[in-house]
Amino acid sequence: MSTAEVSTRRRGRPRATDSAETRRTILDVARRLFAERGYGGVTNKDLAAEAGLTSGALYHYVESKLDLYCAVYEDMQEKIYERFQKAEASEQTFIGKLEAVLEEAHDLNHEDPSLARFAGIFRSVALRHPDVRKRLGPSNSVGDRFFLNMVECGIRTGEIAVEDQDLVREFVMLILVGLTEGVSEDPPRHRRAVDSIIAVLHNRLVRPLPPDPSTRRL
Amino acid sequence: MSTAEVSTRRRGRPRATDSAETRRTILDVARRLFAERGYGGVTNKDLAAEAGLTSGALYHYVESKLDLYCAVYEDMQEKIYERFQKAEASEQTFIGKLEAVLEEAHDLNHEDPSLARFAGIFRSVALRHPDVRKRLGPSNSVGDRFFLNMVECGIRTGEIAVEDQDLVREFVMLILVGLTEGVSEDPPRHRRAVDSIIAVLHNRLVRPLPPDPSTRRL
Amino acid sequence: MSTAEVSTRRRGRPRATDSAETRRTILDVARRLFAERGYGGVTNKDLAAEAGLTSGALYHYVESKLDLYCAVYEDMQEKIYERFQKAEASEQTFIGKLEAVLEEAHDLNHEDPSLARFAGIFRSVALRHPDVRKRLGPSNSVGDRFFLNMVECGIRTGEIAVEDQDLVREFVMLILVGLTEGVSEDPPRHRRAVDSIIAVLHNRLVRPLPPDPSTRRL
Amino acid sequence: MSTAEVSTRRRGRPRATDSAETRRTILDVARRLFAERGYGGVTNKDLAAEAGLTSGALYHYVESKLDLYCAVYEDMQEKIYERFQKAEASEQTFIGKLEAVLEEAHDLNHEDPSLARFAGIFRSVALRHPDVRKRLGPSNSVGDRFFLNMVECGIRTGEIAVEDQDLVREFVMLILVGLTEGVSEDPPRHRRAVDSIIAVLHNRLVRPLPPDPSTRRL
DNA sequence: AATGAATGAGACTTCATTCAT
DNA sequence: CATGAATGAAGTCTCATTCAT
Repeated sequence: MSTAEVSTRRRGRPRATDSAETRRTILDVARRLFAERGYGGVTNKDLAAEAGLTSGALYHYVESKLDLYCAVYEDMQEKIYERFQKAEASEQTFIGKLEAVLEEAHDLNHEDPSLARFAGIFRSVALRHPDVRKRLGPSNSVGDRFFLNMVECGIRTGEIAVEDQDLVREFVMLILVGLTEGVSEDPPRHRRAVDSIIAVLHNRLVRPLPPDPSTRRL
Repeated sequence: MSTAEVSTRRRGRPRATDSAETRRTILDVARRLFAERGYGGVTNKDLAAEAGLTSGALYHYVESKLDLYCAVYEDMQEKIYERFQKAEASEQTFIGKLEAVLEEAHDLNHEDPSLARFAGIFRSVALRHPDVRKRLGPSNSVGDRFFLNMVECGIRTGEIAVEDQDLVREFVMLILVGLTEGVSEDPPRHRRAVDSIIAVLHNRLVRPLPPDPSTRRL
Repeated sequence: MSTAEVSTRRRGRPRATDSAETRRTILDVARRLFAERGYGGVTNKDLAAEAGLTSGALYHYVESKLDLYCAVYEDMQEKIYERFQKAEASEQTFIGKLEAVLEEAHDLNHEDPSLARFAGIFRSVALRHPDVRKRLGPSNSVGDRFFLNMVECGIRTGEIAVEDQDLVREFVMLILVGLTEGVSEDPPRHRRAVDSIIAVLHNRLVRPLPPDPSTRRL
Repeated sequence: MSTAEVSTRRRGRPRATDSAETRRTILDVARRLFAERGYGGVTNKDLAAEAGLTSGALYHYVESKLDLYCAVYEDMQEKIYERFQKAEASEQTFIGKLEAVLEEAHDLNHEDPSLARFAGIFRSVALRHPDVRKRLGPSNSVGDRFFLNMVECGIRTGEIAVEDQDLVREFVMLILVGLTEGVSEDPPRHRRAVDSIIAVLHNRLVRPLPPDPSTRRL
C-alpha cells in the first residue's frame, strides 16, 4: 500500500550479483522446498521469493520448473553418492561398508536434511509425474551399481552366499528407502533407525526362540 | 421417471440408488486414483467420471476433495490394521507375529495394490497439506499401538531385551515404510523384500566375519 | 472497489442459458475479434469479456485458443462457400459465375464484414503460426476445387483457352485475396473494386493504344 | 581489446564498429524476421541475436520494438517506391508503366523476398497496433500519389476514360495487394500472377461470349 | 440427487524493457 | 557501447467449488 515496500528492488541489473551464485542459491532453495512440499506443492513464486527474485527471473537459470526439479535431482545424486562412495571405500567388508554408508547417511541427514528428504520424496514424485520419469529415465543406475558393488564384495569375503545376493540387495535398498522416506525429518529417530539396522545385522536385536512346543500354537 | 423399475433392472451399471453404495464406490475409486497419481494429479472430474457421476454430484457425498482424501486415508488405515491385527493374533512370538504381518502385507499388496500405494504416497501428501495433517492428527496412533503391542510380546517371550524395545519398534516401522514406499508397485520385488527381512531376522542373510586382522586395512 | 459491481454474476449456474447458444456467441465474437486484431492481438480475456463470460469459462466450449481459432475458420469456410456455391450455380458462363461470386462477396462483406476480414487476415496468421497450419493443413481444397470448377466451365464455353487455365485461376485467386485483404473494411472501396474487376473482364476499363512509334521511347 | 586491429581484419563477421552500419544490419535483420514471423512472433532477443548483439544493446539503436517495426516499414516503402518510380519512368503509356511496375515487383520479390512479405504482413500488424497506425499515419500517401500519377498518364494518352479513373486506381491497388499478400512467398505463382494480370489487361485471358440465347438458362 | 455452466484464484511461462556494471 | 540479470505485466490454461435448473 505504501510506496516504500520493504524490499523494493530496482528495475535493471542489481548491484553486484554473481550469476553462478544465484544459480546455486536457486538449486539449494529448490531442494529444500521440493523436499518439504513435493513438486506440485511448490510454486515458481515460492521458489523465486525464497531465492530473492521474481518468478520470471527464474527463467534465466532454468528452462522450466521441471528442468529445475531435474537439476536438483542430479545435484543431489552427485552429492550423496560422492559421500557414499568415500564411506564405502573406507571399509573392506560388506557389513563394514554398509555400516559406514549408514553412518554417512546419518551425517548427511544431519548436515543437510533437505538432501535425504528430497531423495525420499523423489520416488513418489517420479511415480506420478510422467515428465519427470521421462527426463530422468531409469536413472538409478548410479545407485544400483553402487549397491551391486557392495554386495559383490560381501560375496568375495564370504559374508553373503551367492544365492542370497538378490535378497541382500533388496534388503539394502529397502532400509535406505525406509530411512529416507520414513525418518529423515526426525534426527533422533533417524539415529535410532540406523542403530537398529546395525544391531539387526549383528544379530543383536531379536533372538529367535528355540522351537519350544509349549509356546507353539496348538 | 420410468414406472417399470420395480421388477426389472435395466441393463448396464445400475444407478447407485443407494447413497451408501455410491459413497463406497467413490472411496474405492478415489483410493485407486490417489494411489496412482497422487493428490494433485487427480481432479474432481476424474474422480467423478470414474465413479459414474459428474463433478458437482461429488459434493453430495463429500465436503471437499481434501475431505475425500482424508476419508480414504481413514478407510485404508482401518482396512490394513484389521488385517494386520488378525495376522498378529495368530502367532504367539514376536518373530512369528512379525512374519505373519509381513506375509499379510504381501497378500494385501497382491489383493489390492492401491492400499499400499496409497499408504506409500500418503506421507508426501500430508507433508504438503497442512490441512490433512490437522485433520488426521498425529495419526499413527493406531499403528503405534499395534507395534507397541507386538514389541511387548517380544519382551515377554524373551526375544527382545527391554532396553532394545525402542530400537526394535523403529526397525519394524522402518521396514514397513520401505515396503510400502519402495516396492509396493512391483510384486516380485515386494516378495523378495519380505523374504529378505525374514531371512535377516533369522540371521540367515549376512554372516559377519570374525575379526580377522589379515582382512583389515593396515 | 465497491461491492456492487456493474455486472457481478453469481457463482454457480446462471439462469437460463443455452449451451449451444453460448457456443454460437463465442464463435461470432471470436470471428469478429480475430478479424479485427489477428490471432495474437486477441486475448482469452477479451474473447470472454465480449461473450459475457470469464476466460476460464471459455474452456467449456473449446479446448484452447488455437482450437477456437480453427473452429472459427471452419465455420467461416462453410458460410462463405455455401453462398459462393449458390451464386456460382445461378450462372452458366465463366464470366457470369465470376461476376455472381464477386457480387456475392460484396453482399457478404456488407452483411457481416467480419467474415471477409477474418478470411483476409487468415493467410498471414497461418503463415506465422505453425500450429494453425498444422491443424488446418493445405485445407483450401474446398476453395481450390470451387475455382477449378469455374475455370473448367469457362473452358467448355470457350471463354478460356485450355492453355490459359492456370493463369486464369491465378488471376481469380489474386483478386479475391485483394478484395478480402485489401478493401474489405471499406465498403465503398470494396464496391469500386468489384466494379473495376468486372469492367476489366469486359475489357471496358483500359484500352491499350495501338503501337504508335511516336509514343514509344526513343 | 587487441591492439592488432588497425591493419588486419579478423576472419568472420567483423564487429560492426560503425554505428550506422549496425543500425543498417538491425533493420535488415528485423525486416526478414518480421516478414517471416510477424510482429508478435519475433522477440527482441531473436532480433538481437541475429544482428549479433544482446537484447539490451538494441536500445542504443531503436527506442522500442514498435519503433523498430515502424523504421523497417519506412525503409521498405522507400526501397520499393524508389524501384517502382524508376520502372514507371521508363515507359510512356499507362499499360506500359503498369507492366513495368509489375515486372519490377517480380524482380524485387526475387531479389529480396522479405520486402514483399513484410509489406504483405504489414497490414495485419498495423490493424492491431494502434500505435503503429498513429505513427505511420494514413501512410500510403507515397503509394497513392504514385498510382495517381500513373492513372493521370493513362488519361492523357487516352487509355483511360476520365470517369473511370477511380476504378482503375482501385484495380491497380487491388492487384498489388493480391500480389504482396497472396503469392509473394511462392515465386512461380508470383510469376504466373503477374502474367495473368498482363494478359487480362491486353484482353487476352478471358473472352466474354456474345449474348447467346441458347446458353442462357430458361 | 444430479447436472453442468460458470466463477475466481492461481499456476506456469514469456517478454519488452531497464539499468548497474 | 555493450552486457545480461532482473522486473512486472500480461497471457494461456487448470481446477475446486458453487448453484440455478
